[in-house]
Amino acid sequence: MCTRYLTPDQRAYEQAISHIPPFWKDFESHFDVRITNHVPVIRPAPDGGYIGEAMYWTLLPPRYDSKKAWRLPTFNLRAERLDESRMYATPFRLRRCLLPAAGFYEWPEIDGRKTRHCIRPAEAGLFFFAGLWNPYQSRDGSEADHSCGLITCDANPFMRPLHNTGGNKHRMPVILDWARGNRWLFGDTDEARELLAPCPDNWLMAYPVTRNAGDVPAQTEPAGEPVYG
DNA sequence: CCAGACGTTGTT
DNA sequence: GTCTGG
DNA sequence: CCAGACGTTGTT
DNA sequence: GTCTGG
Repeated sequence: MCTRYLTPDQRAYEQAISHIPPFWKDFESHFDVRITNHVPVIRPAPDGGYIGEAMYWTLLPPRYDSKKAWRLPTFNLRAERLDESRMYATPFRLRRCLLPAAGFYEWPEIDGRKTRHCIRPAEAGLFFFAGLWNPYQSRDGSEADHSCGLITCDANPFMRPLHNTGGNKHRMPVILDWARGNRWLFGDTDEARELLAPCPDNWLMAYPVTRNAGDVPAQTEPAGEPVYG
């Protein structure tokens, strides 16, 4: 499902978040990020504020041979396994984060044809994927980084027809607004767990996009009528 | 006790 | 980092 | 013995 | 169709 998405532009950050970490200004707006790229992430600072920084998108164990050697697809993290998985349990308790996004893609099959759609916030300029992060160091010490993944849950009614293919259809990212995002970051584990649900349909809109690969503006440009949740 | 694992999605 | 299996 | 899986990529 | 795990 979610293997690439759009990061918000500066204006979307400014409208959604009153105090913007200086970091945002260094991050290219509306960049089409993919798994194994570095993506913008918000996490709590020790003083109670926020840290914004780039993290490697694919959650890694804190120690592993190398990033390249890690083959498991831990860029998406199933919400149902957060407590039970030995890889997720500790980050879920201690290292929750937010991945700001302006949209993501699905390739629904409509009338027998796969048509790429861009899914975006219906009203706000951005939303936040609920995520987990880990510190990371390669075994030989040559790589040091933070890694992260975003959490997935069952699709809401709006997303179901938009993610209707593959062995893992009918899933979607856990999408939060800024208020819920703060509870995700700063609440206790029980409060955080309650947020792991499909977002309301009316938070989302979608439209078909052209398949002009490599051309980011064209990919985000509507090529058909929008649909609102 | 040490060694090895640690997991999800879908492509134009 | 932490858990599991041997 | 039956039920379920059967697999790989990640830079367009 | 064949293998694996339970």
